[in-house]
Amino acid sequence: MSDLLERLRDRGWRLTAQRRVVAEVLDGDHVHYTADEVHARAADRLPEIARATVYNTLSELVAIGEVREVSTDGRAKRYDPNTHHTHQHLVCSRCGTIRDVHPTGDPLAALPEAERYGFTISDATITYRGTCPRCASS
Amino acid sequence: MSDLLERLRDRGWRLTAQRRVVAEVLDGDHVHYTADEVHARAADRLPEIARATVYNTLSELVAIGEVREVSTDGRAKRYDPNTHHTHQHLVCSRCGTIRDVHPTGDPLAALPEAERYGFTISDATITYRGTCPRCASS
DNA sequence: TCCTACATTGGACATTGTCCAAGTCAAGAA
DNA sequence: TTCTTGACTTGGACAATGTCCAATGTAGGA
Repeated sequence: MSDLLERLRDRGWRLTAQRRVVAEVLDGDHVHYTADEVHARAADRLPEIARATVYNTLSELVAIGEVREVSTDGRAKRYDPNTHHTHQHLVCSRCGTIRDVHPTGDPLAALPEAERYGFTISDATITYRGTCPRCASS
Repeated sequence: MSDLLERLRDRGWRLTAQRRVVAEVLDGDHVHYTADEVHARAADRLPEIARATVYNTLSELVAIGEVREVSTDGRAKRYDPNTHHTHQHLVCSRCGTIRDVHPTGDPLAALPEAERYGFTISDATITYRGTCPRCASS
């Protein structure tokens, strides 16, 4: 994740303790925290960090493409730092668990020109929904 | 949409003026209102209808599969009454406009067994994002 | 070391959604 | 038709998530 910090520096960002901590929390694959979860984990290391700062930093990371926003349930948005390998999500309808998955093919290619209505399409996301093994057995 | 009212009656539902009005608002294709929009339109015909009633009715319609919930932006959920013809959504990132689209192929088939992690998958939704012609030219 | 533009803070506010006790009414029974 | 009753609606309080802003703090260049 020091890569990220460097990329931020390259963009002229000031490297504050708060931004560093948020970046550290988001380090790793298969991370899909809500803003509040990011805040709680950041506060473990930097207790006085403000909620607004976490929201600001997350928005900035999304704006520059380092993190993706994922809305799986209409509740809190989740933040997905794994933007380097394209992937889709598999969500348990019961407990909300999220897994990264890699379907074959390109969903963009599946949309005929006649179905594009003049849009310039930049992105296609697939959300698979179902029941995870744990929820299924309880 | 009188079909819907009949189906509701068949399920033993009481047909109140409120439910009737909500069903009427949701009549038609390419309807993707938020709960508040449904409430506003319902209130045009039945001014004293309560927000809670609209939320209740929408939840019930979703529960029996007559309406789908769509979370395109992490803001308010939208309600999509077109559940008879499976379709996906194309969303303008700028203005939020939604169009129904029909990609080819079955996204479920694109997810290999090894990528299912023991989940029982019931559904796959695709969201295409881009810029609509109107927003592109302004 | 000092400046200053940018970042952070904390609290008020906005939006969306949920809950509940009290009142109302649809629809079957008589 | 009228009565009865349990399901439905109401309105307002509350919860969860997110945004905004004026005051304060500070990273990094001069």
